[in-house]
Amino acid sequence: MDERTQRILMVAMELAERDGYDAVRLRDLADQAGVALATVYRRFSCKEDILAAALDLQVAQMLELMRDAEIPGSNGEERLNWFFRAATDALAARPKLSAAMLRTVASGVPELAERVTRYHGRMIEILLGVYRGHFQPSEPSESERMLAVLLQDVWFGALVGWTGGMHAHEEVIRTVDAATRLLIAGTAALDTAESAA
Amino acid sequence: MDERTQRILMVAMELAERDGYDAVRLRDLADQAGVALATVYRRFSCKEDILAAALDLQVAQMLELMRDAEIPGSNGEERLNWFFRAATDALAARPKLSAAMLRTVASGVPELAERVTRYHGRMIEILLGVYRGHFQPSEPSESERMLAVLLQDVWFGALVGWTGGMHAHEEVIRTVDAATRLLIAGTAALDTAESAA
DNA sequence: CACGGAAGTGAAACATGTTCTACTTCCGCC
DNA sequence: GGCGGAAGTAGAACATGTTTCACTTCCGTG
Repeated sequence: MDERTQRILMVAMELAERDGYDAVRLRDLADQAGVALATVYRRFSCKEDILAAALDLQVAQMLELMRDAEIPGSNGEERLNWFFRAATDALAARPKLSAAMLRTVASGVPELAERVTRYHGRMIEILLGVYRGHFQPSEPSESERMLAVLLQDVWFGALVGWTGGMHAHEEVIRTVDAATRLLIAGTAALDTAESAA
Repeated sequence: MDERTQRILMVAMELAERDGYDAVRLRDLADQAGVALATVYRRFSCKEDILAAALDLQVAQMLELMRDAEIPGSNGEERLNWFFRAATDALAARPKLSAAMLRTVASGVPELAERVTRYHGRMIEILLGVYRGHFQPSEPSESERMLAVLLQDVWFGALVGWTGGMHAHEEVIRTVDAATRLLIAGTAALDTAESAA
């Protein structure tokens, strides 16, 4: 990634972290990144594109982190609980940046589709890896993939409730943990029923 | 609700439905609603507040609809499947309006917290009613409430993926149906295990 | 009825995302 | 070393959300 692009992203994240989405004023951003406003627009299609790129970056880093991490927990459920707590705490440590990035994902701006899809794909990859306890490339089963997709949606929904002031970030963790427990139990129950049939 | 307020909301929904969030230009909105711009700002704190109010309205109407509806299905899972298909199709029929309202929910604007909370509460009420097959007031069990909360989050997450261009609206229905099946099975499995213990 | 305050109005002003223009700088290639 | 085009720049211009202002209209109350 381009040196200037990187500076732009870093400054955008600092501004968002300090004072939120509105504080990412593109003139300030350009100034502090030491580039012209037009240069920002050469790299990114719009303001939200910048935040989406920041999210992509964060998730890519998280994926790398998880690949190397020794994930505690003796089964998928414990590992997922650990992951969601760690990841949610990390987001809660920079609430305004998190809110800005989440808001961007939900903006529905067509130009962002590619980045959002990439972010989503990486999240699924992370969740699958955490659940299975390793990141070796091997096709996940249909139920594993569904588990990851559903957990990602629950997490996202709960996080939006948090950024929207509906509940504390602890509630996000409780919600996702409940989902993890129920979905895993449900998958087991249905798999058993199916193989018995 | 005030006559003017109602006109403002109606026009906002028409504009959003026709051309999306950006097309809800407040000057146009005020003109077409036959009020001054300042009047719009007397009723609503900002643009997103208007869309949030529209969502509130829609969900309140949906709740009334469901109270009166004869919901098909012989158990909670079938009724939820029916509901999610109907509701998702209804949203998909006005994709730009739906996208505008979802985006608003995720915007994290503090002024919207109250409306978002009300929207969320009503959604939970709807889901509980559909699941139980009636809307008689009686305290839901803890697992019923959790089921509703999780399904609401899954649905929301999947809808955001749809408005973001990540997948077709059929995929939303498939995802929520899978969640319904797994969560109900999981709840049953864990309840059984617990009462056996 | 007259009054006083709340609500409404039209218009201007301001902030910020986005686009455009004219000019400059940089870089790979002959 | 000189050329040509891509990238960068400063700054103006434009669109639209938001605020403000001075004025008017409306309505309930004494």
